[in-house]
Amino acid sequence: MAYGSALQALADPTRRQVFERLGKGPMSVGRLAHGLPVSRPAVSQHLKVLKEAGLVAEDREGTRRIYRIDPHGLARLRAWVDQFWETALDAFKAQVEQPDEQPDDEGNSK
Amino acid sequence: MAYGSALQALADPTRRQVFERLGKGPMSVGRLAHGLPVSRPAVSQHLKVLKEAGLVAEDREGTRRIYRIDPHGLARLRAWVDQFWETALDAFKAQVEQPDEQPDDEGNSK
DNA sequence: CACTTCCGTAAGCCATAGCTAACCGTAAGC
DNA sequence: GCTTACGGTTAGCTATGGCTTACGGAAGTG
Repeated sequence: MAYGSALQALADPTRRQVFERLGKGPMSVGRLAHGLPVSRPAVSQHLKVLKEAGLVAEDREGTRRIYRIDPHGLARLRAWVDQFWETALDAFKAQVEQPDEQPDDEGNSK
Repeated sequence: MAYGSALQALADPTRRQVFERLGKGPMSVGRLAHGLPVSRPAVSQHLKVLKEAGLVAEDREGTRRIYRIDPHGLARLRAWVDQFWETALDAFKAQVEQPDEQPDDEGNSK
């Protein structure tokens, strides 16, 4: 259920901005906060959520922490999406070919 | 900003269950609700959100509506994730090769 | 034409999540 | 040693969002 926390983390617009900002390269917390519409503590909180979801990682450099995107969480999210992508696309193609056919699952339960 | 609504839609656990349930094949609202821990109107509300995010589509069949996964929203989400995936993976590989190198972005602003 | 089934919508309630302000620890500089 | 920069944590407020109950409308059935 790791993809759940990733989806939840990326759902918030501000937090997604933090993440997208890191997509352009690693950055310190202060630099990250500067240019975002929220206070620095808020950015820290967002980073915590993103870190727990495996979406970012930190490197300490003196007194500052350099955050970067962590491929691990991204990989899990990608795998989850792909799983639906394949089957959905298959179903879509099948429906285009046979617009009025139900495979086998027709009939009311109860 | 279409991927935003998709991420927001899939963030909620119950709504994600609805979506995942549709991953196994199209289903009516009643069937969908039966087996989920919430009431049928709640499922309807979730389906509305998913539909507005382009993640599901409906086919009317008499008085019942058959919902299925819509590839469109999924495609947009996939594209967004992949965009980060590529650059993050590149950066990751680069860091493994040169663990203590900063490309060019070092120096304090302000 | 009742009557039933299926489902979307509205109103209202309550828990959660994001924000700010204040505080504290840690590392560097003098 | 003191002081400053950096950033994580807490407390408390408010808004958002998901849930249920109640209602209404549309399509099949007799």
